[in-house]
Amino acid sequence: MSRKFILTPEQELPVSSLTIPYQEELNEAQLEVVTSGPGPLLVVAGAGTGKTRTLIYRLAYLVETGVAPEHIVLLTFTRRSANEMLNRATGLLDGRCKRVRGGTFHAFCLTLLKKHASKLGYPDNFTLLDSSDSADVIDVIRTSSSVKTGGKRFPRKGTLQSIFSAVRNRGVSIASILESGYSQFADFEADIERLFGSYARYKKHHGLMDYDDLLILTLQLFKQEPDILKQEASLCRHVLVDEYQDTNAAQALIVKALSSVHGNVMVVGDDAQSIYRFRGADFTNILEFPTQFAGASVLKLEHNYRSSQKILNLANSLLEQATRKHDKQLFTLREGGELPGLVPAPDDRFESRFVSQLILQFREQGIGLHEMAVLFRNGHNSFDLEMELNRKNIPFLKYGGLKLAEAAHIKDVVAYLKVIENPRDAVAWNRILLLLEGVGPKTAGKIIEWLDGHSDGPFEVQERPFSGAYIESLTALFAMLRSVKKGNQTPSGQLESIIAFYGPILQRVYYEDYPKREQDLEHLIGLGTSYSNRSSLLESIALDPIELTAIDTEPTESDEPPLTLSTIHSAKGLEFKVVFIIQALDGVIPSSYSVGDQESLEEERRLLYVAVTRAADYLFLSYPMLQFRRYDGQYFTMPSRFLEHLPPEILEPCSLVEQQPNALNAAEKQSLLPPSTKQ
DNA sequence: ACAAGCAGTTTTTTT
DNA sequence: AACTGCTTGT
Repeated sequence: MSRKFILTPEQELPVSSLTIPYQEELNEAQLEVVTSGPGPLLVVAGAGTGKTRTLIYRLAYLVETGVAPEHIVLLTFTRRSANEMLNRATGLLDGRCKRVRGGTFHAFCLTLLKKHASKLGYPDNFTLLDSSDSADVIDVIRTSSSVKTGGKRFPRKGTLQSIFSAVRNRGVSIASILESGYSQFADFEADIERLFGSYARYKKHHGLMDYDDLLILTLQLFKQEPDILKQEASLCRHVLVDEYQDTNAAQALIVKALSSVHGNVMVVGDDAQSIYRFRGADFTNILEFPTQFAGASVLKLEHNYRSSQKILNLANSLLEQATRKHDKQLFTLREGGELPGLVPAPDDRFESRFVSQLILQFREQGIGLHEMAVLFRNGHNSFDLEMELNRKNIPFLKYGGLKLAEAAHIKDVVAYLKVIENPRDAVAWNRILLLLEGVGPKTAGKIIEWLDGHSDGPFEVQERPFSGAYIESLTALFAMLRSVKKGNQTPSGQLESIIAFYGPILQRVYYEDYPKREQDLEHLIGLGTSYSNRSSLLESIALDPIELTAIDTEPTESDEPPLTLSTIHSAKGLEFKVVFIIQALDGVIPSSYSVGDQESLEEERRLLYVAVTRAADYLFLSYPMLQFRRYDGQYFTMPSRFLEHLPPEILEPCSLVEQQPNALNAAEKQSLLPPSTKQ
């Protein structure tokens, strides 16, 4: 190691001259975090303890005490939360906070890789694969390399993608992943290994990166080019990481690398809220932080400001059942409050009516819709409720679940943009070629192979060594791509040209419901206007589909801030006065996929813990007692096993009673009874 | 030989 | 609603 000279801050400010009264606005533990000195620091912060608030004050404090904002890096879980934090810090201090570098690990790495792609043998215009794109790549490779299945079931493309991703995120062998989660495919280990290699080569050859590459190639870049590491790490005088319990092995190494020059790293997290194990997150990162970063201090935030004691009691009881005990008990000074309720409903429809009716009642009492949320395990768990909310004209915004960016028609349009950006992007080519009439997988493959030899200007080449019904549409496609590439259009303009070409295809392929999809495409054009060039639009679509997630079912008529509907995963870090957790069924939470594996089951428990701790004042867990299944009709359900054996003084059993119709006035009837007769 | 259409099965969570 | 496997049609 070379000698280190430690520079004193550029401007020394006495704490008394700071503009924010930190002592008044923070509790003792929070203040200690905010004003802590240099070096590594782990903050273990339970749910609702003001973790975000503390981070924001820390940011402001650093800026205020003279750290250049562009030398601070704030790594968060979503870009949404980074923006929100920077905005709040700006409100607290001033515009300087806006210059803090912030975002997700993936976005941060992408910026870095765009600068240095050539060092890794990648072209500057490489394009990104989301997980379904990468599954498509794997599918193409699998078919072309003709794996002999020997009659047995070979893993599907999506399964292969998960296996590959797990291998790379956790830094373990294929054999051990197969052993731990996919033992039925153990026979194919050699084949899978071979595909894994082909997949990596294919991506490099075609200028493609998947999500995992963003992290792993960044690490590779650092390893291969120590000067770049030094240069980048020098610019990271303070590294702040939120939700550290949900980082994976690669991300932990990136944190280590970025802080390797200055050593100022502060990570915040809660091992009890780790819910991304399926994605390779490893909460031992948080437990081992003090070992990984020598001389780290550890501070705890345990005072909960969010929830009533009764809600915390339920949260604490959930954790008490956990096999791995957590050494924290949340406490609050807030007294009173209502017991969380467990509400069995006869069926889905009753559950929806119950939730929507209570939402209206709370609104009557003066609680705004935006202070309430309905949470659920799976994106589709809210379908019935969504219909009911529409019927009752309750505006809502849904997070999580199906994203617009994942819808087939959006992916189609984006694929045109991708081939214009990166003509070697074979998956995108494959997608748009298959849309031509008369072109199937084989022909698409041939055309792509031909294109490969003309990668300099595939839209220019005049020869067309193909014949067939598709030749005309292929020519038209090339002409369109050529004109968009040449034309000096804005991203929105490019989208419009593409959509003009795609319109007839859309109507042919989705003849049943194309009007709805056309609306989505209009929406996409609108989104394009906020980007200055094609490549940033593409990056945003791949990395930050948040803006696209809000699928407004109906244009909201009122200006009332809407109710939140969210998967539990997407509700991380948020809080609401009133929370409903619907479909609290065994098989849903915990998911039936998790029951075979103790670790997964524990993660499901933490998931419920996260959901419960979103609530400040009122909490209801409901479930339908009877459900329909496609083939075996109605069947009886079981409530979540995590809620069993909880005493009534922790979780109060409630019941739904149908009021006699004649006791109601007309308006109430309207709100209680579904307009149509029951099935 | 390949594309297209149909029927039956299967849907977690996300950067 | 999308994916797989099968059958039919060009």
